[in-house]
Amino acid sequence: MYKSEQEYLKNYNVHRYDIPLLSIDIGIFTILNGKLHVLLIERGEFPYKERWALPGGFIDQSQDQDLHSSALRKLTEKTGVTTPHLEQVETVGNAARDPRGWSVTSLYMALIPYAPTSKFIDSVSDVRWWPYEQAIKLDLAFDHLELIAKARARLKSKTAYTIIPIHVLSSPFTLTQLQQAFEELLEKSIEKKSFRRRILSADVLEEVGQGLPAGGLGRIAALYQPKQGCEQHSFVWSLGN
Amino acid sequence: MYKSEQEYLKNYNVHRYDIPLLSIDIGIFTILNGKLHVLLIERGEFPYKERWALPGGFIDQSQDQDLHSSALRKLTEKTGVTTPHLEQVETVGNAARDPRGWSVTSLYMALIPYAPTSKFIDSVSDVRWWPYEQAIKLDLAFDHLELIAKARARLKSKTAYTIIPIHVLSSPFTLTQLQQAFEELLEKSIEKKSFRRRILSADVLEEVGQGLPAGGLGRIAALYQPKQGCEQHSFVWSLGN
DNA sequence: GTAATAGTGTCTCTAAGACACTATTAC
DNA sequence: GTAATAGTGTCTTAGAGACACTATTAC
Repeated sequence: MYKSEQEYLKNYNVHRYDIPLLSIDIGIFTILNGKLHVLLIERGEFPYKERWALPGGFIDQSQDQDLHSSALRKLTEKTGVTTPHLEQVETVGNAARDPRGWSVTSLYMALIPYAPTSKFIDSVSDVRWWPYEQAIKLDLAFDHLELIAKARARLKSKTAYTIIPIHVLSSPFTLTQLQQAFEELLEKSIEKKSFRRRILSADVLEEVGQGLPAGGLGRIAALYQPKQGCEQHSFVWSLGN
Repeated sequence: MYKSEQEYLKNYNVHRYDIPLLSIDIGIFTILNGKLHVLLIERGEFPYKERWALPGGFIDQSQDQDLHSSALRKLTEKTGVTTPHLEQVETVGNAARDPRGWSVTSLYMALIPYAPTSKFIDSVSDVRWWPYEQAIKLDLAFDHLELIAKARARLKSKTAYTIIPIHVLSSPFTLTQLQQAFEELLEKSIEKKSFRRRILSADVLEEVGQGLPAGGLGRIAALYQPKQGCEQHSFVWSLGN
């Protein structure tokens, strides 16, 4: 039909094909008062107007270089946070998940510390942090209940062999705070000595002084911040059986 | 603008938006003569006509229920295999990967035993198994070199804590054959006793008789097949540091 | 017998699990 | 002193790593 790639491309028109809708959704998690929270927005538009949903939307081909930057842009718009932990979880596509037709969404998971977002988010009317256990009881838009559960599952499984929970804390933090974050994300308690041995011998933290524990009572604790490159660390043993 | 969801959906037209192209690509792997092989097709159409590429293509909204079945359909069309190990690796999207414009592909990885495919594939002219090391030296279409490497990396990392290499063997097999598959996928040799202890105590195989080892020389070996549900098994320790 | 492959015995080493213990702070 | 929290000592246990050993087959 066409003689060359140039000729083919000149005559190519994407709208000739039946293309599924492609969106991005992000499960943004933090820990607040020791409990896992997830950021949801109240939809202002159809479909599922006025229902709670994961932040997300469509790719802007002129603004977004790639899928990851598109997810990062949406995250920053909602939280003001620019350097979070952000990873792709799974891409879900089927005929049933959107009333507008066959649709595909690329699900991302982000972890951010609560502190820097609180003022930013309070100033945006349709966005709020929900405790995870409450969030999954809301009647969420689309298949977002399923998506939120997939992101939660990824978070739990990576907690077992990485130091991912580090990203929900703001530096510096104590080992006890870090352990509590691990326990909340793992849904399991961890023996203190084992936890300290594991984290300290992984050499992923650096001590940056001392401070009173949260609550102001008890012995002064060592404060830590993540070392450069700690993100790459992967343990040989998984936690929690 | 619209009063109800019904009204909104009636007036909705997907072609009003700038939608990126969405495709599916599959890295299909097996082991042949002890070496990892990957299935490639020679493209018959623009763009990248006559270049080697991963099998893949567009979603058929009328045939495919969801992304996974779309990937399974393409895999079956090329190999004749209907029950492989098939998993999503990552979805890659950016402005540069396809000359037709912003495009997104959902990358899958499949593992199949060589045996049942050999005749089927020999009868299809544009498809062949390439040794992995040779495949990555071909001048592949699109960003398929990158995709193939991502699928390979997933394969390697899952070999360290699952029994995924089981899927490149046809049952029954000996423990030695299984160990060789693990070693090839891990790119590392494993100590025999450790390997046997690990696999046997995981209780994922059942013995189904005895047979001569491949080569016909040496002591008769126990033959095994995977137990139902073995797919779910996850080791607490990872292999290979 | 030899060559080849299957399979075992057993010691060492690493890191988790349990749990009692000591240390430091505010009051 | 007590309450509260930080941090340690040390024994046990699971499973990897090393490596020499025995067992079974064809010839």
